[in-house]
Amino acid sequence: MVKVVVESDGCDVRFSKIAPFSLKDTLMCGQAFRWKSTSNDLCAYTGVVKGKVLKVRQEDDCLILEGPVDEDTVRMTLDYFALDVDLGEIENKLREIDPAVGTAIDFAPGIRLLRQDPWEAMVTFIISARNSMPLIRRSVELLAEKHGVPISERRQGDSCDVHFSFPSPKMLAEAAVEELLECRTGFKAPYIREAAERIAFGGFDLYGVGDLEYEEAKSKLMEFKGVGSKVADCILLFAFGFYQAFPIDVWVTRIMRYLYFDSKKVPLRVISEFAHEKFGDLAGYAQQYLFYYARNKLGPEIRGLE
DNA sequence: TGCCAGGCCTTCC
DNA sequence: GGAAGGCATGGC
Repeated sequence: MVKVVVESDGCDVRFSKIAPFSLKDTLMCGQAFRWKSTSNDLCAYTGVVKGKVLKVRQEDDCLILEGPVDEDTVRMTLDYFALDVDLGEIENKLREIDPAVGTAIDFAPGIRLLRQDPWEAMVTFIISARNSMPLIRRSVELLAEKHGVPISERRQGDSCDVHFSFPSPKMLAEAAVEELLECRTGFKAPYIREAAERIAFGGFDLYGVGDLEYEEAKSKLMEFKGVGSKVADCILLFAFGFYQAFPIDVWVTRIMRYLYFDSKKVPLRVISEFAHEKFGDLAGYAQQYLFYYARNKLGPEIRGLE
């Protein structure tokens, strides 16, 4: 745990003592899909978190939340970005565990694992199956526009931007599968509908999953159609803060084989066991740095490894 | 046109 | 139990 310094100038709120921190990499690394860059020069983004429009930017090692905002929004922002987590210590421990992960961290340090809304994360990562990041982004945004609640954002002058909350389980349970298909969710549309129904009306306590042990929580999530091992780990890691989760997608498979298995074909189960053994409770952070490094640095060099 | 994208489900052996 | 095949969609 670290002591974050929170200051306000009467309007904007400044979070400091949070280094290492990269707002851009944190928001664009593929864990969240509703943030949009709002400036070509500044590192500034607008997003919708738990029904609220947040405008944030990075100045030096500080996170600035554009105000005026109430205390509840400040607390929510602190929690969403997990600013209480000592990321510097985590990065150092991972460097000690393996210099190869250190190389990945050096490429893009300061990636914070967010604490997103579990339902939004669940839908997002069901959609992510056999899909690309730009298309996932588009589907999630379409779901919000067509089924969420509009949130007006007053701006200077008369202009008014409209954003949309992410639709609740009840909202999506009441949508027709055809309407979900219109959001480009493809063959995942019925999965989303079924999950929404079960959570809205079927008595499944999604938020209670966070109180379970990791293995049991993962099993509960995998009861849903469209939620396999990888998607379950994404939900556990990016929403519930189970840092031992190690989602294995194509890129993680490639870099793990490249780094640890002599580029040979290995069952996913073996990679998973290896990662849990090697990284323990920091597996999730290791995964995110490795994923980002694999996609954005190694790229073509390891593309053939699957 | 064919291949791929933050996989999963079903079928078949 | 493990290995194939299919799946919507759009970019390259």
